[in-house]
Amino acid sequence: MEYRFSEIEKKWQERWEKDKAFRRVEDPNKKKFYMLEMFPYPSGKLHMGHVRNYSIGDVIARYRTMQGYNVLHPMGWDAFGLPAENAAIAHQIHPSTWTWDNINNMREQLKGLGISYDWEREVATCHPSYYRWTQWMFLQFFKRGLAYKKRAFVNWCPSCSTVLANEQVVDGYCERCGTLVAKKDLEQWFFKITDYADRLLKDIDKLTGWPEKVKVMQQNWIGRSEGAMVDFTVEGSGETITVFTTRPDTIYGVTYMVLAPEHPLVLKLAQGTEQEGEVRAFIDKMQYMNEITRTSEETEKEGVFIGRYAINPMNGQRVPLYIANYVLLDYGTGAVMGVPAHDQRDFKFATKYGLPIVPVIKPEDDSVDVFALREAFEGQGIMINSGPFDGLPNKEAMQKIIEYMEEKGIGKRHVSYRLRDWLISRQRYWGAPIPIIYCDKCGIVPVPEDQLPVILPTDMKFTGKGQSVLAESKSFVHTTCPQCGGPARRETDTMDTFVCSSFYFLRFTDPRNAEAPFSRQKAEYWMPVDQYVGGVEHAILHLLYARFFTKVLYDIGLCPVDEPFTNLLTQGMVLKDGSKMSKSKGNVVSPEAIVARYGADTARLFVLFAAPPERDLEWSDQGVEGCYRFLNRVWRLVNECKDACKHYVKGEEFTNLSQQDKELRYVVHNTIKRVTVDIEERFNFNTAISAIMEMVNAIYHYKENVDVQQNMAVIGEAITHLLLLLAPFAPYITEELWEVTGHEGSIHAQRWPAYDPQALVQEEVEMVVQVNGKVRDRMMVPADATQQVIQDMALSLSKIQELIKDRSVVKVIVVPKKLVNIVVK
RNA sequence: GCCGGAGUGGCGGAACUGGCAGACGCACAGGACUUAAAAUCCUGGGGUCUGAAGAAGGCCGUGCCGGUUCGAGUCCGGCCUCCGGCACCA
Repeated sequence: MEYRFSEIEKKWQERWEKDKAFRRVEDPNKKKFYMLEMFPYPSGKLHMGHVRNYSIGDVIARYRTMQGYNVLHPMGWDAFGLPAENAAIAHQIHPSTWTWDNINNMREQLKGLGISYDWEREVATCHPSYYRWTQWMFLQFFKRGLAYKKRAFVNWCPSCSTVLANEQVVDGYCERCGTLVAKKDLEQWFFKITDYADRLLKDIDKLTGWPEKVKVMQQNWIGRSEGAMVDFTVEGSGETITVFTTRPDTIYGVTYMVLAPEHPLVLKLAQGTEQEGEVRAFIDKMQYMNEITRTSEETEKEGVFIGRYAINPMNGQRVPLYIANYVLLDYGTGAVMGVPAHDQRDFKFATKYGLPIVPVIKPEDDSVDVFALREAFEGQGIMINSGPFDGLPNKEAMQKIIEYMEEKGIGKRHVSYRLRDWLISRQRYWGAPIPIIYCDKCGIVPVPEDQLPVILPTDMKFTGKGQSVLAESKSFVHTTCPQCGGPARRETDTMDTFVCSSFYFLRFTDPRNAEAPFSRQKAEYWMPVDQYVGGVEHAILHLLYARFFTKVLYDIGLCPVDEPFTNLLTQGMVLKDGSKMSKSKGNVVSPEAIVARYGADTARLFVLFAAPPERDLEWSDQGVEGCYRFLNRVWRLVNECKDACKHYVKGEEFTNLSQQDKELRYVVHNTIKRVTVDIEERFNFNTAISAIMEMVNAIYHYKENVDVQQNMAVIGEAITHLLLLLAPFAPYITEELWEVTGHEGSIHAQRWPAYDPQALVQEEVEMVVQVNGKVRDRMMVPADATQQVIQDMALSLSKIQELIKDRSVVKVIVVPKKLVNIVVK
C-alpha cells in the first residue's frame, strides 16, 4: 500500500477544519499554554523561514495539547507596510487588494502545512477593526504624555521616502531596503520609550527564559551609564553649559570643553568673536558630512575654538570652548568636558590642538607615569591635583565629588541612556493613520476615542511621485475640529508598522472585542505568552517595542503582566549553499514545490531534523529525500503491523516476555523518555526525531528476528507509541495511521505517553574496561552488582590480565553501569 | 576595543552533570532482490601504521598551546579563526 501523502493531507485538513479541532476557549479548569510564533508580513508566499518558524511552534503547541494544556495557538498578519504600496505603484493594484490576496494565499499555505492554528482568532493589522485599536493605543500614549511631536534631525530613507526609527537604521543604512540613510530636520511623532529605559533594562533580569544573546543585545541597545550632570558657566555671558560625565572624579583635570556643532548655544556664543567665521564654516561642513563618516571611529577628531571660555565650577579654572565632530547632539546634553589625561578621545584631541594635559589620578603602584603620558590613563588610582580630594581612591572621590556638587548646586547625579525615543511617524499611505487633528484655533487635538477608527481612504492613486499619498486626499485631510467644530486638517502620517505588532499578542486573547483592544479578564487567563518563537532579527526592534507596550498597558491597568513573553526561542536562518535564500542569489527553495512533491509532513520533518532550532539550517534536497524515505518506512511498517495495535491494551500487564520482547520494550520506553526530554527541556527536535528513527529501526529489527505472532501486544505497544511520539512532528501521516491501526478519535487529542520505569530496568549492562584510561575490553555485568564484584570481574578478564601482568595496580575506578578504569604502573 | 556565541568525519549534526568521540540522517562503497533499473532490504565505514591478505592489534584524533584529573569534545589558563551585537555614547 502506497503512501499517498496528498490524499491523506487533504483528507485530514478538511476533517480538522470541519471539526474545529484547534478552536480554543478559556477554561478555568485547565492549565493554559500560550504558544505564539511571530506573525508574518503577507508578502505573497511562505518562504522556508516561515515553514521552519511555524513547524517549531506547531510541535510545541501539539505537544502541550497532548499533555493536557489548553493551548492558545493563534495566527495573524502584520499586514501594513511598504511592499504593498510598491506593488500598487508597479502594478496598479490597490495595496489593500494586493495585501488581502496575499493573506488568502498564505493562509491556505499555512493550513496546508497542517499547523494547528485557531483560525477563529485570526487578525490582520490592516483591518479597521484592528487598526482602530492601534489608534486607540496612540491616544492612550498621547494622554499620558508618552506620544509627543518634536522637531528633530531624523533618519530619512530616500528610497522608502519616509523617516525611520533609530532601530531601523543598521550601520547607517535602511534596515528594509539597504539605502544610505540621510538626516532631515523634521517635525515628527515620537513615543517616549526613554521614560521606560530603566524598567526595560532592569526587567531583563526577569526574562530567565530568553536567550542570553537577545538580552545582551537589548542591554547594549538601552546603554545605561551612570554619572553626573555638571554646570559650567560661560565667561562673560549669562549662559550655562551642562555636561554629562561618567567620570566626575576627573573634573579637576578638565582643560577644555566641547559642544556638538548643532548645539543651540554655539552660534549665540560665537557671535561677535574673532572665531565666528571659522565656527560657521565648520558647522556647514558638518552638515554635509554624512552621519556614518562623522561617527566612525576612524574619522579624525576635528574641532574649532569658538572664542569663548567656560569656568570649571570646582576650581574656577578657565577653559576654552570648542565644537567638534565627535560630540553628538542627541546623547547626554550635547556637551562634554575634556579630560585628556584620562580619556583617550580627549587625549587625541588635546594633542592635536595643543591643549594642556593635567593628570588627576595616578595608579597606586606608580606603574604609569601620569606626568609623561603617551596615551590617556583610564585606570583606577589615587587622586592628585584635585584640591580637597587628593589622596582618596578615585572611586571614593567620585562619590564625594558628586555629593559636594549637589550640596553646592553645581551638579547632580544622573543616569544617561543610549536609547532614544521611538520615532513612529511614517510618510506613507499603507499604515494606521495617526489619530490627530490640527486646528488653527485649538492646536493639536486628538481624535476622540468614539470616533475611531480614522479610516484610510481607499480612492487613492499610486504614482510613486510626490509626497505622502494621504496628504493628497482632500476628503481625508479636510475635517472639523472635535473641540471647536471649526475647519481643521488631519495628520497625514501613518504609524510605523512596529506599533501594530506591539500588542497583537494581547489582541489574540480577545480578537473580536469591539469595546476594547482586549478584556483584562481574558488577558489574565492567557497572558503571558508561554513560548514565543521567531527570528533573531527582531531581537531589538519588535521585542523591545512589545515589552515597552506591555509595560505601558500594565501601568494603565489593562494588561495583567508587565513582561509579555516568558520564554523566547530565536530560530536560525534557512541557508542554501551557505547563504540566506534570496531571489537575487537565485537560491530560493519554494515550500510549495516541496509540499507538492513530498507532502507537508516531509517538509516539516526536514526543517526540524536538519539542525537544532537556534542554529542556521543548511538546506539539502537529499536531506528532504531522506525524511521522505523515513516517512515511507513508517508507513510500510505500520501498515504491515496494523492489526497488532488491537492486541495492545494500555495498562495491561505483559506476560511471557522473551529477551527480544524486553529489549524492544526497553527501546520503546527509552524513546518516550528521550523524546519527551528533547521537546520539553531542550527544544532539540533534531535529536527527538533521530530517537524516533532509531526506534523504527529497532522495530524493524525485532520484526525480522522474532516471530511476531508470539507477542502481538509488544509490537502493538511499539507501533502505538511510535505514532504518538511522531504526531507533533508529522501530524497528517500519524493521524491517518492512527485510523488505519483501528484507534478511535484523533491522535492529536490523545494524551502524551508516559514511559514505564519497569521497562527501563535492565538485568545486565555492558561496561567498558579501561587500563590507564584506554578502552581495552567490555563485559556484561548484572545491573545490581557491587563495586567490588565489578572490580573483580574486570581484573579477571583474560585480556586485562595479559595487559597488567607485569605491572602493579595502583587504583581501580568503578563508575556503576558505565566503566571500570584500572590504573597501573 | 567591549560583549555574546560557535569551531567535532566527505556533509548536516550527536555525545544530558568530566566516563566507549562520531548517535541519527545524507553522500559513498559492497551485497541481496530484479532480465535490468528504480524502489526496498542488509553490511561497511575518522585517520594512520604493522600483517602477503584476512583476522587481529598498535598509535594519533573534537581549531592551536599548556594545565587539572585515574579519565577532558566537556573544566581551568593563554591564543587563533569565524558569526552576531555595540562602538568617538562623554
